[in-house]
Amino acid sequence: MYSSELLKGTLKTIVLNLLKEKGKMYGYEITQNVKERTKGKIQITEGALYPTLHALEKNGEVRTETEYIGKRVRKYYILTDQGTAAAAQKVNEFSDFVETMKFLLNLEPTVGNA
Amino acid sequence: MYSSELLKGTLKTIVLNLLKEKGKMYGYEITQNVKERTKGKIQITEGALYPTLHALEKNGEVRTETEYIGKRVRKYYILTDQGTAAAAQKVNEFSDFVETMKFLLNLEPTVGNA
DNA sequence: TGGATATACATAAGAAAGTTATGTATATTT
DNA sequence: AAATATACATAACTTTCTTATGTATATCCA
Repeated sequence: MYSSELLKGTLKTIVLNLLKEKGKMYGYEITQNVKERTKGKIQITEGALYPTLHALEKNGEVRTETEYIGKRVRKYYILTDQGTAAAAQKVNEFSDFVETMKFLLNLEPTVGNA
Repeated sequence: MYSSELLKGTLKTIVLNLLKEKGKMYGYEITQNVKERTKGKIQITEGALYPTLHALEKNGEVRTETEYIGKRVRKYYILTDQGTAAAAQKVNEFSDFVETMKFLLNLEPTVGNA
């Protein structure tokens, strides 16, 4: 697990990108998927995720579809066109930020690095 | 300028690593150096930097040396041994986090996660 | 069969780590 | 001499998490 400070600001990026990849997902599924794919290194808490999803919906970046599994509700989130654009923008911004940080921290791969 | 959320959690990493590289630096110098080297993409505000420096000192990761330039004070920050270790640890954690994120966001051609 | 665990949603209180605003003082540039 | 730059510092506020709590259904397994 990373000192969770690092995660701040990347949650929307992660969520938007996952939705872009999977088409539609529900909240709990997102937490599990991220946990599995990162081998537990990144764990999205529900206290962080649900408010974020609601904010994305309010902002028009996702829309929802409700399904019932037996009596239990499941709320799927789907990217809008605006959300698709936001996903791409967020990922680009993250990549750019990482490049800048790597340069600043002298982490750029050096040729013939010792 | 990045949406500043991304920066959260990386400030200590940046500061410790700069000190490791330069030997000693004072606050204002850090803000200017980062601004120049990132071409303005990362701007450390004084409201964020000074409390961080004070916290690092309180935590024994840096010590200070005060100098006078004319009548104006200049407070240099120098890594302690503990701070040197912390710098390395922080950079490793950041690298690891970035690799995990790249994998999660499909930004890596191949996985290869050790 | 019932207790633990998992699935699935939601919100509220509190903490962390920034931004923005403000303050003080000296030094340099125009 | 006015504006800008250097150099420190702190306080109020905001954003974005964590932790805690709550509700309800479903499944595992001893």
